[in-house]
Amino acid sequence: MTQPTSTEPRRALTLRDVSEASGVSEMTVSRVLRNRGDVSAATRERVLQASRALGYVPNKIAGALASQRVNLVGVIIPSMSNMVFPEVMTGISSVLDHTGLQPVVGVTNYLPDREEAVLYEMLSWRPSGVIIAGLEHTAAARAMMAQAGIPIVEIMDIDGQAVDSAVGISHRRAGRQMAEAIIASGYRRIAFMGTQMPNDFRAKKRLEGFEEALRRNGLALVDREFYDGGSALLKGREMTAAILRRSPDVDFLYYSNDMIGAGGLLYCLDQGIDVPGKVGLAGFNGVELLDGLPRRLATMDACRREIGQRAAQIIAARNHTADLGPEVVELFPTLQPGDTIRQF
Amino acid sequence: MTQPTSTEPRRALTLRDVSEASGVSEMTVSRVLRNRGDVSAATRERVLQASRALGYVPNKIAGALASQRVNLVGVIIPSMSNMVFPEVMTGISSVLDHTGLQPVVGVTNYLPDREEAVLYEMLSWRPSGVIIAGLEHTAAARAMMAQAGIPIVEIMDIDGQAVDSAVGISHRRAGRQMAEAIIASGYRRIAFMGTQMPNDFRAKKRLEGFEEALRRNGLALVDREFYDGGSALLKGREMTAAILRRSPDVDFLYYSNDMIGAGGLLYCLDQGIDVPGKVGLAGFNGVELLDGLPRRLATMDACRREIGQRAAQIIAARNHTADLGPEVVELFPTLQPGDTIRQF
DNA sequence: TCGGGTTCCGTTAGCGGTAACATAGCGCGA
DNA sequence: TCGCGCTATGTTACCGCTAACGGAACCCGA
Repeated sequence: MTQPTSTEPRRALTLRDVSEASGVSEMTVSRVLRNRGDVSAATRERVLQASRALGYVPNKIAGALASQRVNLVGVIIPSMSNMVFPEVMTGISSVLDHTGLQPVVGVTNYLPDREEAVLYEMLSWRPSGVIIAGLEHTAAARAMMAQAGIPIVEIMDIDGQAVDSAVGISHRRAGRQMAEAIIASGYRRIAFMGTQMPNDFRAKKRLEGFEEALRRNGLALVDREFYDGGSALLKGREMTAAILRRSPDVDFLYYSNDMIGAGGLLYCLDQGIDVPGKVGLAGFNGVELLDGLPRRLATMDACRREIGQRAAQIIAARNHTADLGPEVVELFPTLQPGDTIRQF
Repeated sequence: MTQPTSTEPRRALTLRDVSEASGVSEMTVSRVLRNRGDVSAATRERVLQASRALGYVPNKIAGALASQRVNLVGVIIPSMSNMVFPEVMTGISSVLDHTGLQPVVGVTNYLPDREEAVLYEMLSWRPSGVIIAGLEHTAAARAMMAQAGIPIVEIMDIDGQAVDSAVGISHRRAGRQMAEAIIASGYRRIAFMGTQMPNDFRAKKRLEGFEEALRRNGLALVDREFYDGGSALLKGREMTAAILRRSPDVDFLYYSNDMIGAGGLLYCLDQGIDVPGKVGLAGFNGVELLDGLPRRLATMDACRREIGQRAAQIIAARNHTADLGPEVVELFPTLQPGDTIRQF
């Protein structure tokens, strides 16, 4: 009661401080601050006032330990700097916001060992669930997830075996689908550009599906080019220049993501190449960011936002109703032809 | 000792399980797992083996409560979907990785109330420090930070009063500097485009500085346009079209960020407008992402990565050496003229 | 007037670790 | 041989909060 806000507190505030300031037991304060159990309106008001006056912030560490409940959901993703995962996060947050659960993000930079470390770190906080990108993990990571006793949702991809639940698209099918659309539009001499990253399994699966569909139509990639780091837009430009120089007869450029596709598109337009007449282009991801390009790049929406939402819903539901089982949700991306594939 | 990995554990593992499995006390197990205190090599090995075999993951909740130490650093930022904060995060991580500290991110969407809520949530986990974007906060948020008893670093901006430490640039000065460069290049009829967001104080300060410099040179903005959400590239394109239609005599377009600037640039090139001869353009942020554009947009690097690094260094240092005081670090952005301002 | 149900609040016993201190065993010089 | 100091390990007492239970005060109908 003595000018609590005037001087910097030498000791962290606890429930006891609030309880003494308001003349009730710690338990009652705890009840008020959590809105749980019966407390008279008068007492409640007195406690809240004292709590606010002191500037008390409850210690969730202690609370979580005592109640064995942690309102955290671990989200483990490879990267934050491309456009895809922020949108997944948006989907996750939009659902979790209504549930009292809170996402905590860990980034792996596409490194399996780093993923394992991040997962270990996350699990050591005993979260209510984990959302993790991809189906490929180290054996140890897999074991940890299986043992954790909490809902685990692997997202983005469903071409493989999930530890528990999964929400995603089939990248292999997405690659096939794009190849078929390209072939159907009459293109025959097709080149591919993408990341070098050995651990981007989803990009790899798309390429596999793509090549498989080519094979089935008696075709094969005419040329290919890989990159690794740097500005994606610039790399797309450079790789496209390299391909067109090396294989001047290509009539289609398939990019593993929209960003390098955009770089390629800008390059082609700069060079006065007839798009999509002489050369067609397509990317992957459907990033809204690129809507302002001179032409809309053909792409495939990867359902990023919905993936986040569905994953969060699974965690929330299982957190609420303990005896729900694993669930695998397949989403279906839609092909957006844009302006860079010939239409008949 | 009975086939621990075979069946799903019905109860979460604790130190006691490991201690029983390895025949030593819980304390010794704790020492082994934290690499602290003297433990004989033989015991250490036995404990590690048991721990691994069981798949034990320490409970940091309990550990943190007992040791009063939490290796978490709260990072509170307005958004994750533009290019600026991921790069700040990279800077933060690059420093924190060496310190045993771990960043935990909270996103506010430029909403002060949300920021307050996120801050409260973070502080309730008793982190070792907080890095928060901007100097403008609700009174309650400010009070919480002042009371928290942990190092707080406000980043991005130094035009204002910091609660504790701060690392950033002067956005007002950055705006002035850009205006002066534009005027020095002979442009006189200048228009501005930017976000509507009332809570993007940094963009607002840049504009203030910009207009102040114009005034000092006997000039004023000829036109202005604001947007709100949507694809930045597209919005840049649309706003630019609107401005050029409404005010055909403008000779310079100043954008509050590079993304809309890029949209404007693409529009101008589409229209065959002579850039930078007839119309000059400039943005803000220096996003590497855009390196692949047909022309390099004039911009100013906001030192994002270094801001993250310096902020993390302050937290780490204060965490290590308790009696260090507040610190305000001003960084100086460099103007990159690119290809969209006339050079003499 | 009294028993039984509410309402409101307090007491007790942990949650799973760790700090701090206690202690057993051992090597070694005097 | 004794005792000192070291190393390796165990014991005890919390950290700050909450689940579970207990009980006083009050209300109300019979």
